[in-house]
Amino acid sequence: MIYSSELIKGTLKTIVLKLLADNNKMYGYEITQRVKDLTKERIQLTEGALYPTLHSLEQEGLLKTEIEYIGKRMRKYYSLNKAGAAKTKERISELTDFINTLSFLLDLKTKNA
Amino acid sequence: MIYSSELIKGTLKTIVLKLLADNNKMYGYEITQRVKDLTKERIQLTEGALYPTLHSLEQEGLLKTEIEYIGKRMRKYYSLNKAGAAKTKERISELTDFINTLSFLLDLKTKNA
DNA sequence: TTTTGATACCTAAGAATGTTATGTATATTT
DNA sequence: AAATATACATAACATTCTTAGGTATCAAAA
Repeated sequence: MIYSSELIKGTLKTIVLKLLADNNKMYGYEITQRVKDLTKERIQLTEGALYPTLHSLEQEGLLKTEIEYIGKRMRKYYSLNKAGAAKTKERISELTDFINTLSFLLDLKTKNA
Repeated sequence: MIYSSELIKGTLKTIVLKLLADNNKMYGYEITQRVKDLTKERIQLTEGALYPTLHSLEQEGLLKTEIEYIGKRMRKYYSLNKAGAAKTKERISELTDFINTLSFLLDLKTKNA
């Protein structure tokens, strides 16, 4: 099952931040593969969504970047700076709370009639 | 805490369908209040989001409506039809699965360095 | 009795955030 | 040699919210 795309909306930034918190540094393509692996291909990040998201997080001042070359091929590594680490905690806690609320709503028992 | 608005995206339809599954019929304003109550005001549905969503679900052929008057004030009740009940099951199961995947991602332990 | 707040519907402009499509280039596998 | 994987990026478009505005009834407070 691949989730319908609306579900990813709103959670992408938090997922990316969490991965960066767990790994010193990651590059874009690596993130797409890692998410695919971790979720058994249920979540497939598109590059059209991921790269703008990374740029946006960078512009928010949460990430720092280093460019590396593997042969002639570029890699742009991203890592959390201090503000990014703090923001990541916030977002994870908010998303966790939201998930709990959602779970509660979905688990409510029918009180039909 | 009120969740930042991106989080609601993609889950609103499922929340509405679930409420309709649990209650024979509900009207729009009632849904906003019910969600506010159930989530201790953490999720506040805006009317600008809810009404178009209800219209969209209706156009997808998932809902039936009845109009009732309380004095001179209109109420438009929505309820699931057969297709709606089936779709609701699908969506709840997808969202539940997605929530599990997300929880897994968020619970991953740091493997820094 | 007038005003405020709650109830109850609705739409439209704008923002945010995805998808899909496309472009460029290198490296590896078949 | 061709296809697939790696690796970056942007742009047109779609979806789905928020914010703001509109209309109207009813109840409670000033």
